[in-house]
Amino acid sequence: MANSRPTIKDIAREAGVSVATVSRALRDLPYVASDTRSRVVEVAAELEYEAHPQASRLASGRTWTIGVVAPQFGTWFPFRALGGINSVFAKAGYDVLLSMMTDPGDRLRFLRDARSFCRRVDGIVLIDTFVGVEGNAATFFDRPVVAVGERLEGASSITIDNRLAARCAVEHLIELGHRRIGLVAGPHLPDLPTPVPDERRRGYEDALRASGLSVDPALEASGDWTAAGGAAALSALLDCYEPPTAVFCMSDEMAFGVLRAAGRHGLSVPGDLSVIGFDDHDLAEALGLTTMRQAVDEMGIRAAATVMTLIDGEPAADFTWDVPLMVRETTAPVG
Amino acid sequence: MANSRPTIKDIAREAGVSVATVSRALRDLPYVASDTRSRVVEVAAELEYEAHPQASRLASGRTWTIGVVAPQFGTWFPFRALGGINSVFAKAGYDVLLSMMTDPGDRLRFLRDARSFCRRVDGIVLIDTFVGVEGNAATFFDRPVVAVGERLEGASSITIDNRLAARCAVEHLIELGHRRIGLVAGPHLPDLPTPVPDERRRGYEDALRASGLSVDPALEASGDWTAAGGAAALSALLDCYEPPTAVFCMSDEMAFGVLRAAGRHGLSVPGDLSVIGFDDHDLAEALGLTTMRQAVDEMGIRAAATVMTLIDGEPAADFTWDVPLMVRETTAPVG
DNA sequence: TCCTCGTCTGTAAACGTTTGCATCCCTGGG
DNA sequence: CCCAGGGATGCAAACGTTTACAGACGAGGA
Repeated sequence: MANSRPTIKDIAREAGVSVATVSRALRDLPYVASDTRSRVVEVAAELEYEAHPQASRLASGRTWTIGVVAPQFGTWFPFRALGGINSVFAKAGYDVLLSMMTDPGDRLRFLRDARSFCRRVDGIVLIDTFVGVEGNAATFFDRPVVAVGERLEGASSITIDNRLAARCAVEHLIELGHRRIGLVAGPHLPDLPTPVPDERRRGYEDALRASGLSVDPALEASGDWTAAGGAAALSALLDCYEPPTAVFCMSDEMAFGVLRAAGRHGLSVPGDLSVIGFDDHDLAEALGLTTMRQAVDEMGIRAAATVMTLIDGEPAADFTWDVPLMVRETTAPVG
Repeated sequence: MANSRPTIKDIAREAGVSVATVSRALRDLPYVASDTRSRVVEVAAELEYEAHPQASRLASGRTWTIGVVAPQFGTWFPFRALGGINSVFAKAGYDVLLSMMTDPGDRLRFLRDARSFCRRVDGIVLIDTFVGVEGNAATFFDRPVVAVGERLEGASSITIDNRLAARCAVEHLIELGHRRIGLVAGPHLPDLPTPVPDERRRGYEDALRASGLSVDPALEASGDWTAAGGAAALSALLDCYEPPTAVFCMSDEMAFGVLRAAGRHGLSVPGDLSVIGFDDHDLAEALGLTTMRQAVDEMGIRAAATVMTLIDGEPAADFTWDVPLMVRETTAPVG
């Protein structure tokens, strides 16, 4: 205990001023003479002083902490977003308090514990949680809230237009001359009320209808959001009386499974089958997968910046992110 | 401010006791009469009281927070570990404070900020950071430290035997009759002093030598730890005067690139080329990749449990995790 | 009867900041 | 020369807990 860290009192004594002046000087508040300030700063540096976080938080009411809620399932998207989010807050001097949801059912646990969680943060970032608060999110959590990948009343939302992006993907296939286009769909997970799969399905149908193509239920299979599911889905589609020449997958992971299954069925990609995914997964570029790019890290960065502006009292604003088509090597003109 | 959360004083007044008694009652300390305790608990529940975290932390000195340091690069391993770690701490009532390193150079920033980081946590978990503290980690950070995937003096380490696991992988290929076995190596990253690639290389060489095979530098190529790098590495190996019939990749991501490159070179896997990876990446099972399984989530769980025992004053202990061989569909007897 | 001991409870002093308020001093205008 | 005004500083009261210490009380032994 003898060599304990210096407190603000030590600085005050050493610099010959009061603790109030030290506090003001170190936080760049006005009404401090410039030579006093520099002396205090110097002494603080010399003694390697750093304010005790808990104490300043208790006194000021600010926690300088942001709560980030991320799902552990669906590993790729949230981790990427987390990286972007963290980089911003690290620079801005905020701590990041993490709350991960192990499975969709954890949403209930999170809602139950929400009050105590909020109590230790200045703001909240929700990543793809679909946590389903009723009413206004900002008043429910009693903190500024930003949601990434989902839309929430009372919160700023950083989203993409899933319907439009899906439509673009399918239009790419249509432009290549494909007429029978399969859909590898991600199902609704139990307890996870996300509109995303519905939106992407609508985009798929939009594209078909706009080109005068019919929507054939035989061309749709569920891929379970996993690569294994994607593989199974392709097998199902190939059993069709007239198999597709191209498939749109609602996620890259499912597309990877489709690519593998195609090889096992003796189909060459893109020669016999074109495949387009959705996400631009880490591995998509290296594996040559044509896909729709979700710039998740950028969205995370924007989310972090937004929650900080909300804390400063500015009004909420939504952002919709572009989803560019990344043409690579799994799509080609119909053979 | 009128409808602010109740404080311990409100509970005390309502229950007709002093704040000290409330504090003791709610924390299950001894010397509280059982009817007093139940009355306090009842009032607290009624008023939805929850202790102000900052205040109790200031008074007690315990932060009930664990700092987790994870690299943002190499996305798969740390995120998986994080999931395991978080699940344990969430149950135990600890907050998880996240510090991510954006690139290997960030290690220096982290070390510089380490003192203030430590100040807000009761213990630290390092995931694959190779942060390179000099001397004893526990005294450097002034907190209990557990390292996952790396060995650190003064810290508990949760690691695997990279050399042995690599040897097992290569022995699997040898048992299948392969004699020319390529190595797709991960390079040293600048500023990242990890012994892992060296250890895995040694394991590769161990296996060859133990079977009387020679170590041929022409059979080794760098895969850059990425799928794209893995693909390039295979191309290089195939330029060899006598190409390998099997390759061992130091990571699954590189192996995915190898699989793709094999297809482009007209080689069938495992018919013409056997491929074995390392990690058991999320996609490995679905893509049928034979690999060495790192049970990262389990390691994370163990790390979290260990840091809690260290906080309780028990001595440090290391754990070495088994790395089982997962035989799937990319390895077969030499053709 | 008196003393001791153990249980239960309350009082008040930390914990290390932030911040409202009072004070002092100096400058410039009348 | 006097006074107003504002910059610079200090004092002390929060902030909401935890905890050392002391006191009250009842039971049991000498």
